[in-house]
Amino acid sequence: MPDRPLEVNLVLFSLREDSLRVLLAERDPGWELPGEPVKAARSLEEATARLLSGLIDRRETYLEQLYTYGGPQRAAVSVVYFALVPAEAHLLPGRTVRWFPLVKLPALAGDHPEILGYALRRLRYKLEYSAVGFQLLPAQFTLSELQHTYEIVLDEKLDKRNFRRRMLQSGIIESTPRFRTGEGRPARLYRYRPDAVAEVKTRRLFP
Amino acid sequence: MPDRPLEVNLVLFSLREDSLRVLLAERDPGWELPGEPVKAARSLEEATARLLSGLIDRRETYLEQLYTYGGPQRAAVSVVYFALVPAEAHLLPGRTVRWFPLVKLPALAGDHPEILGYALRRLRYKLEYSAVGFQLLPAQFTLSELQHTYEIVLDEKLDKRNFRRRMLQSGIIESTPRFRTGEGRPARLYRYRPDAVAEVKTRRLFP
DNA sequence: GAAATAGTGTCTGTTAGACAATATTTC
DNA sequence: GAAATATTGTCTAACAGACACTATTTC
Repeated sequence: MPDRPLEVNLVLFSLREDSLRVLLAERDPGWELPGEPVKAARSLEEATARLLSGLIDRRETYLEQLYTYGGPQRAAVSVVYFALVPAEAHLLPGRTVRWFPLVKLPALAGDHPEILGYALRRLRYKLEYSAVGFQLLPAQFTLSELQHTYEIVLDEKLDKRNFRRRMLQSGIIESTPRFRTGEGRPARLYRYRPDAVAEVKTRRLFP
Repeated sequence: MPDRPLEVNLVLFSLREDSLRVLLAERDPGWELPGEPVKAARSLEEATARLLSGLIDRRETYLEQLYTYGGPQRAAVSVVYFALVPAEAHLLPGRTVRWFPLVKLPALAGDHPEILGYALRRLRYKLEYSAVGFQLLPAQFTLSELQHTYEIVLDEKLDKRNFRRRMLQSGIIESTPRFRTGEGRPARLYRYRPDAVAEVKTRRLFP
């Protein structure tokens, strides 16, 4: 008996026009998460890299395996990955894809709504204990932009003073000599320090 | 071109004779994580359930998908699950399997050492912020047994007073009227409350 | 000078972690 | 009563969260 076909799917998030968006591909009726079959000769990683590089013009993208779906109602087993790109990343021409705000999703195929929901939970969760948030921002950013990113993803208002204090104390960012000018007072630009240990300080519930 | 074959593998942990052990299956030379092919008609969940029920005489087992391995050097793509059983669980006759202490592992096939290492990290991590620890214990247990479980898995000594205080304050366990007698003063038996919300109180690093 | 945005400090309540003596049982 | 194990409380340092005003720029 032959195995079921294997594919990878991608949940690609980005922050655009003040909302968190996900990239969806057009399907006969409705939309779906972009996918790619895994052929015999190709590894999962290779299939995912191929899928990603066909969509976005980025060299380095934050990418993480999310979950593998293989329920009985599915035609194929799908290994789903989860990726983050900053707003500057451009879409490549080719497949019909669009960024959809999470609050205004179109009809999605099969179990893709469930997958997307899980990816969003995972994103929110990781935002709180790891440094993934910086993957949604350009290389240099202001503290207000950083806070704004957190507020949009978490869908929650944060206190400016507490936010700044902890971000700076954690040592995860460092200031640059540059400023961003705009409407009001210019804001200092910071950059992420990938070398800083983004340690997960969990308050052990069951120590 | 046909897809690569698909299988599930299982990392099954248990606490036996004062050490954390993993169940391994014999292979031509050496040992490996128990596995099962996923045939076309079967879902991942069904293949895993079949694998598990061929090994252990338990109805309910804590089970969680760990990761899917599909590197280029592999013959098959493997969806790896991670399971915990208490020491009371008995092995079923059939395949040649044995419990190995994690500190005295035999030679393991392919990337199985890496998989096992990841599973152990995940177990330790989850122990700190979720209630998985109870899956390694019988339905009723003393606080000393619970602490002992944590100490063995985390490989770290814990303070008795702080441990008890937080376990009790969290509301995750409730006392029973029974006691366990033995060498010294009898110890009260507690039971896990699956209904209690095992909330993950993370100290937000990046708030 | 009005509007817009950036930047800054303090207080309080809670919690983690360090620490030692008493209580109850068996043999 | 000796040995073994169970049970209990306090103090301190660190941190989360609440909260409001001043600074710098543009138009």
